[in-house]
Formats: sequence, structure tokens, C-alpha cells
Amino acid sequence: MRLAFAGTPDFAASILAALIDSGFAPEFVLTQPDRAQGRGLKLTASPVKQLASAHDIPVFQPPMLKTAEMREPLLVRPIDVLVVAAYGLILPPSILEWPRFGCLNVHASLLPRWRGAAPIQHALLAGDAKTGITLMQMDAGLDTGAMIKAQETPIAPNDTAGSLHDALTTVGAALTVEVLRRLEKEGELPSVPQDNSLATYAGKIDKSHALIDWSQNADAIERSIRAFNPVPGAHTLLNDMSLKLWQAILLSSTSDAPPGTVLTARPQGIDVACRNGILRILELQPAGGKRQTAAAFLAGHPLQPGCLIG
RNA sequence: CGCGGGGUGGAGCAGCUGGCAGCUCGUCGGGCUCAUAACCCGAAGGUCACAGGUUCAAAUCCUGUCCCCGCAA
Repeated sequence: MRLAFAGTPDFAASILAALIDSGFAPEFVLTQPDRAQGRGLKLTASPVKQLASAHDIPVFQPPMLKTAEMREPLLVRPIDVLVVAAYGLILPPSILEWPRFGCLNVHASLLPRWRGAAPIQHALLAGDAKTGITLMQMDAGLDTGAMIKAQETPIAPNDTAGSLHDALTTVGAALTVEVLRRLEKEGELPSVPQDNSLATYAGKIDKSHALIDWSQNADAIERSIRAFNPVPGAHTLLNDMSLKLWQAILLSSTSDAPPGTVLTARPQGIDVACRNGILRILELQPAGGKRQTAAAFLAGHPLQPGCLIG
């Protein structure tokens, strides 16, 4: 089977790795152009490009696919299926129709819930009990294609975007290989349309979402800390210092202190009053510093109970 | 050359207008208490990231290197 792959970040690279390991190595790969990023703005290749290069798989990096000129180098290469995972570019109709069996998208949610860019984070923010991977036949809409196969994954109370991402990567890789095997064997992929009335959207997460609003309920803040771990990192302000919060737990007690009040600051955690409930910060990171436990942080940054955070 | 912070006993930090290396916690020994996230006494533990330079004298000033991190993308 003639296969191509389109994807960009880590999640996509893991899927690609599984394809290669399972004998579905793509003939070539599409990924976003190298970008200047990170400290020093060094030009960096996407994880997918790095992996593909390591396996001597040809890489195409069109900046967009809106023009015939950009599409030309691709369309001249006949393929059977294009596997797409977090590629980052809208695929125009001519690309969608290019592979004989169309484009197969690996999406990190149980569609039609959480269509869009950040399904993992939104599932955590919403406090969903489960999420999963859905494979679908791509169409012109945003994650609206007919579903081929879905697999559930439970969300644990202590799951973070990072841990869930890793779990979903494993599921996604296995599911993709499974579906490709079926396609190879049966020559078709039955699919069922999504129920649009149940659709929800998972918009991009940016830094402003990750600034903690202590006037929210403690459980919502706790979920956002997990949803924004590891990126962009839930953060708050202490005096003029920016703090990133890595881990916190909900206390069963309550307080009528104003939201953001530091109730106690002890080695086992920094307790902060929220709108409703108390959050105990266990692990945090000052700007410029390393990630550390509350006890370590307090050793160098004395915190008086009663002061305000945020 | 995107902006910036930092590398000091096991941990987190101060010291950095040059002059015997300090704080909180931890560790070890002893004491006190019905008890403790408590307290008291004592001890160990650092060639101050690395390499040069300036100086009577450098953690502290200058130069270069390595490493860590925040912001912005």
C-alpha cells in the first residue's frame, strides 16, 4: 500500500514511529516548515521531520496548500492513503481527494466531542471522565469527517495533559495500525457520520488561559493546573514573581478568606483560598528557577500566611 | 546575534559598591515535652559551574567556555 503521512508535533511523530515499526513506513512525509523557536530563536525541525529524516523518508514542508503550485509536487505522486495527525494545515479538496482511499485523521478525543486544536486540554478542563482517540475519514470541515473507529481512554483524577497525551499516543498508534491493516485486507473502511448536534469545540489554548483566576472554584483551578501541565503551565503571581504551578490538590476543608489568600505555608504545601474551597500547592516553579516542591520553595522564599497571591 | 534570570555545603536562597563564606530546611549526636508542623544544645558538610585576567587580597571586578531556567515566538 502506498502511504504518505502528514503531521508536525510530538504526538504525530509517535504515530509515525508506530507506522514505521509496523511495516507501514510512508513513502514521504508532510510537515510544517522549520521554525525559529525556543531560546535564541534557533531554526528547529518538527519532531516529525526529525524522525522521518532519521529513517531517510523524504520530507515535504509546504508553508500552505492553498495554491496549485504548492500542491503540484504532491499530486503528481499517486498514493492510496494519507494518514494525518496534528498536521496544522487545512487540507483543500484537491488534497482530500488525492489518495485513493482518502485522508485518514487521528484525533485525540471521542468525536464529535472536542473537535479542534486542543482536545486533550479541554477534556481535562471540563472534568470529563473519559476521552479517547477517533479515526475518521477527513472531509472539508474541522474534524467533522465520518468516524471509522474510536477507542476510549479513562481520565484518572491525577492525569495531566502530558500523561494523557502519552496515553493517547499509544492508543492512537495502535488504532491507526489496526485500521490500516483492515484497509489493506478489505480494501475499504466503513464509517459512520458524526452527530453534529453533540459537537463541542476545543479551541487553541494560549498563555492567557493559563493565568490562574483565584476567584474560580478550587476544583476548576485544580483541573486547569493539570490541563496546562506541561504547557503552557498554569501560572500566578506572587508579589512581582511569576510562579508556574505544577501540582496541587484539593483540600476538603473550606475557608471564608478572600480568594487568593495564602492560608498556611508549610513544608507539606501552600494552602490558598479559592472562591469555593482550598487548594494546596505541592509543586511549583519560580521564573528563572527550577521546578521544586513547596518545602524547597519556602526554604528560600519565606511566605507569611495572610498574604495574597495572584 | 529576540529579551531576561541563574549556576554558593544534601535542598531552597542571601552575600556580588572586593577583605576570615551566611540564612532557612534537611542530616548526625544530645536534651526537653503527654504530644507535635514544636523547642533547646552541639556537630559534620562548600577548592562559591569551569578556564584565564586585574589586585596585597575575588563568590564578589573583567574576558571566554559549559550547563539550567523564565518570557517572547
